[in-house]
Amino acid sequence: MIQITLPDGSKRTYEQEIMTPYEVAGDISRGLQKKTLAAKVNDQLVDLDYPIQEDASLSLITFDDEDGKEIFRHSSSHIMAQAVKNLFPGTKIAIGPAVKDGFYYDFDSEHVFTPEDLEKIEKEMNRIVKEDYGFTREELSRQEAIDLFKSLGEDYKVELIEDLPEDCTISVYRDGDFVDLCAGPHLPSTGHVKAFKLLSIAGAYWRGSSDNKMLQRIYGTSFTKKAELDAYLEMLEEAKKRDHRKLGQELELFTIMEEGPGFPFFLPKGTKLKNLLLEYWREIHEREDYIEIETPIILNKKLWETSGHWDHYRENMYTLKIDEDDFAIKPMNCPGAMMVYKNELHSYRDFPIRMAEIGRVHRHELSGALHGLMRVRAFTQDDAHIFMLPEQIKDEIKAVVLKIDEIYQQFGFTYKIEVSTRPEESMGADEDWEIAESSLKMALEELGKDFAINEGDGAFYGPKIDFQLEDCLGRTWQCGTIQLDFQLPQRFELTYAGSDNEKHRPIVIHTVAFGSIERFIGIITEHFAGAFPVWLAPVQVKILSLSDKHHQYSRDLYQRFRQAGIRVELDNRNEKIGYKIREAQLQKTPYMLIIGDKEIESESVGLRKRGEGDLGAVLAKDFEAMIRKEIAERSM
RNA sequence: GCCCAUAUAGCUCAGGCGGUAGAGUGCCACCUUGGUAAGGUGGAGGUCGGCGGUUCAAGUCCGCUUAUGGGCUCCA
Repeated sequence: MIQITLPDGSKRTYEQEIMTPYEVAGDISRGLQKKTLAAKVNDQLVDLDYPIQEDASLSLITFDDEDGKEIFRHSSSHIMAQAVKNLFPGTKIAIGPAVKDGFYYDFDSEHVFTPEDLEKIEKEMNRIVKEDYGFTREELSRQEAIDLFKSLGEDYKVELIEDLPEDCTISVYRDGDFVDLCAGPHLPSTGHVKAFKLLSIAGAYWRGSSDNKMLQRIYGTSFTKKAELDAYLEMLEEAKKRDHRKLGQELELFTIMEEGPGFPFFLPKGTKLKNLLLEYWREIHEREDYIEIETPIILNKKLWETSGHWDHYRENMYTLKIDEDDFAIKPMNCPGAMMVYKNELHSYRDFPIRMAEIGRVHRHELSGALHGLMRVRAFTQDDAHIFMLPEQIKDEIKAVVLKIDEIYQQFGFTYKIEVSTRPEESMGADEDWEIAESSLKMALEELGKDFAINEGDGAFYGPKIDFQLEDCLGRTWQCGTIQLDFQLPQRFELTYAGSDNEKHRPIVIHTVAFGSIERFIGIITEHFAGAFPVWLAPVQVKILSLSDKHHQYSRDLYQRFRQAGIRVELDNRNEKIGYKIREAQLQKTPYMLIIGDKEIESESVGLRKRGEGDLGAVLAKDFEAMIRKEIAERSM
């Protein structure tokens, strides 16, 4: 007799000696049995035919669960690998996990896969799905597993097995004539994978290391229903329309030319946007008691040796010679800020000193890493360095976290926080790193902020808190960051006079809120799909006249709004009103003012609002008051 | 930097087997003076990313190169 406890706490008892999750599902309902993909027995993920031999808790996994999706996609990747091996004999398979929204498999093949191959592979996958092969699990000893994959010529699998921990159960899954090393669980059979699509081919290093061979990775996604797949593909298409590179061109924000790879040109409207962001930023930072400085773009190599950049960051720096001396274009603003600090003597009474800089930095990013405004080789950091006493660390960090939070909330962003710890290539004493890492974590904990730990991903001079924002496709980008630094104060021999009249070493944190203004513009462009809130819109109002008779009044209005500080454009072209509206609409202009006889007569404007359409006539003075209020409040 | 793909008018794209380029849109001119997402006619615009090669002849085939896209690696 077996007693099964379900997630809702209800219990079911069975006479049999052995029950499988599949049988239990069927006992609950036929529908559930059909939907169930795998199960969790006593919190362990298992196949549906897993033999339950004693009382246990059981939860049934469907595609609606994250685990279910992962199992489904993982099985999909097996089917893809099977299809590839059938079509391209001799192909070696590496790894094929489920990822967010899909799966991939890495292959080592003489044959170079083309987009046309994807269709062939899909066809073969369809055949495998139709055959409805069962996935069967088999547990092997280490030696058996190695022998098996050696005999199949699967060198990568052999390498994986050899690296598995001693006490690990080694299992393989078979479906049809295909066998793969796999912990499982899997779908009961290939027939479940009703809807899938192969999306792209990419290179990927074996084990993610650029020292290893580059394999061919095929990405795909799969769903239980065709309609879900179609909806997903549709969503991808929609996301592409929000891509900041596309919108940046359509809205004339910026452009990147062959003459400047990674060095964006900001067009008039993009420059306006950038300046508006900085205006907002300065307002916040002045309120928070920051002072602002500006340090040189080019500084002597000696400074970079002092800062450690010459040793730790050289490959990312652009260097040049001036007369006989070596110089470097700054990749970071911190050394400049250190020099400003050293320009005068400081007392503990001065602290904290919050020193900000809108600094343009240049970094040699790998050509393949460039991506619109998101990853460039020249960008503007909204940098700040805070000099303080050890006992001020936590409060300062908390204040900075709250400041960044305030700024992100202004844009309606949700974000993720990561704490990155000491990387391999780094400088400084272990105990400094420990103190630094724990102060960051404690500050976040005291604020009740959730965060993930990113082991070994810190900067070479200290650990950091990173704020991650998402783009239109859900890819995350680091924007804000708070980095503790015990190194630079030492290297630059920063001091202050303490209450004991002795010299002491200050603590420094580096922090940015936008991170890179360029990247931030990319993020907000995608976030708002180009429809910026009024306070940020490069053009807030467009005046559209109906005909010649209305030009003079339109011009008067234009002048009036301009003088009121409203960003307004006038369209007195010889075109029909529908045409002018369409164009302003495509430019995502927040407000259009239609001007005809009616409006002139009543000193009003024919108001048309983005997203809402025609709102009828409004007195010009009322509209002006309304939009001025909206701008002043930075309404979303 | 690595793998794959792509590169034709300001923009979006056509150009089976090689025979010195086409559409829509935008731009300019004229007609039209029109009330909430594209009025009509005409015109100007192209070293087909760059360099080299094959050929009587290259946008088209080959090699190299630059940039872009998707990834890997790396990072704001």
